[in-house]
Amino acid sequence: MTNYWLMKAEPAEASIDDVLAMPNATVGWTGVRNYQARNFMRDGMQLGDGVLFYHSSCAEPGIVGIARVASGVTVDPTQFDPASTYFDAASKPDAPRWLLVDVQVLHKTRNFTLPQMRADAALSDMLVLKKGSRLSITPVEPQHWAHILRTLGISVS
DNA sequence: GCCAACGTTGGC
DNA sequence: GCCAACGTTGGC
Repeated sequence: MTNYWLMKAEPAEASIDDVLAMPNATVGWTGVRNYQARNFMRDGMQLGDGVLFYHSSCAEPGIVGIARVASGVTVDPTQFDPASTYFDAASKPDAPRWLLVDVQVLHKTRNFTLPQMRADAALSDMLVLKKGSRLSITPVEPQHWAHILRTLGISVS
């Protein structure tokens, strides 16, 4: 059973172009520091799940690409790195708090911007568009996934 | 930079 | 366990 997700990245930190420049267009999704988002990765994600790659905290927030979950969950090493902005002194190596998955970009798309998403009646009940939604990872309904791919003219087998 | 909304912390 | 204070997210 394939599931679908929307994952937010800050382009100043890891844009879709940055990921495309990496080997296999794959990045370890470091820095998730919210338990709900972590639990989605741990309990919900499976290898091969579909991912909407979203740019946040930038001039034009929106969906900029289609990706896939390219690994199972593993420990996020940045939590143990004092030099990292994601360092968590309270997390112990024998009981790691924070996890990551690898994400592989499959298609860069035009920017399906946040205002365009909000204007699209078919997406009106998407979790990420709910008032006050701040989660960096949200599940996406199959019909929303299909509608977005159709809108972007993408077919993913 | 503002601020609404939400999450986390910690005193009690 | 409650909840006030504080911190963070993220659009604008």
